[in-house]
Amino acid sequence: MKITTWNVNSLTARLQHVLDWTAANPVDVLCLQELKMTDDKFPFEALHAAGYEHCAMFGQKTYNGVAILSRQPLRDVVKNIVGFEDEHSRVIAATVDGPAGEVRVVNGYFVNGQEPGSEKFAYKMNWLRGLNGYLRDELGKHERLVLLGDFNIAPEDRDSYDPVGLKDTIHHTVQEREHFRQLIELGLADSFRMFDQPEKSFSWWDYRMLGYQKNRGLRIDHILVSGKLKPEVKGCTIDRVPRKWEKPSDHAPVTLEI
DNA sequence: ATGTCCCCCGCTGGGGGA
Repeated sequence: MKITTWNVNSLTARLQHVLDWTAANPVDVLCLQELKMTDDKFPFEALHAAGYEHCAMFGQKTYNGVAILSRQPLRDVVKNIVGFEDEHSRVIAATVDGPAGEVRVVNGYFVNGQEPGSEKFAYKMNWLRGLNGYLRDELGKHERLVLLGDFNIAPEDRDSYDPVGLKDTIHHTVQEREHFRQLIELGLADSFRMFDQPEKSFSWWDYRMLGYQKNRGLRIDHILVSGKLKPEVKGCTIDRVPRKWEKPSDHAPVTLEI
């Protein structure tokens, strides 16, 4: 069973890339972030035709927006962080059946946070606190759980192209990394780091300054798995191919195999 | 400071967010 996370930076702008990528990589579940569209604009028909007959989305105008696309039915869809008031559409969860049992999928577009000390950074910290409490509850209800998405956190120095120059800047702060660690402490494992990976493996590259060509990137898109799922994990890989396509998303898809 | 891309508003360019 394959589950992918991909921040598409507008599903309107990236629909053809999603269709092309899934045609070559027919994953079972595709979790998207930054749809930047309202629910009424969601391209259900094209995605159904691509094999994703079951789609749950949580959109909003212009910003944010998340969706779970699945070949198998989705159950118990929950939008947003339960217990945290949020005007943004950033989290959607659903349960899907897999060969070894059902999996709870929690798909998040984590707050960017702009810069430490800003109001947006304070919102990021509160949001992360809310998410942690929500995940604690979800893990109590679902022992086979995946938390994935655009975390907007580079958890360790090796997840950044310039950990010295970017020390204490957004994505790299001690506070953000502490929140990531607290998610791990809930019993989640960073599936990407369960395996040997090439050095300088990143999932996001700035559009500017030839970021991708120079591999000036960050690993900020993650797939965490619960303790129960951990022994089942067969792999976790970042696919850089679509980042080379014309008018790409700035993020690459990351895929978990269980 | 800037680069780039995407959205909106609403009009051919500016502003916000990342």
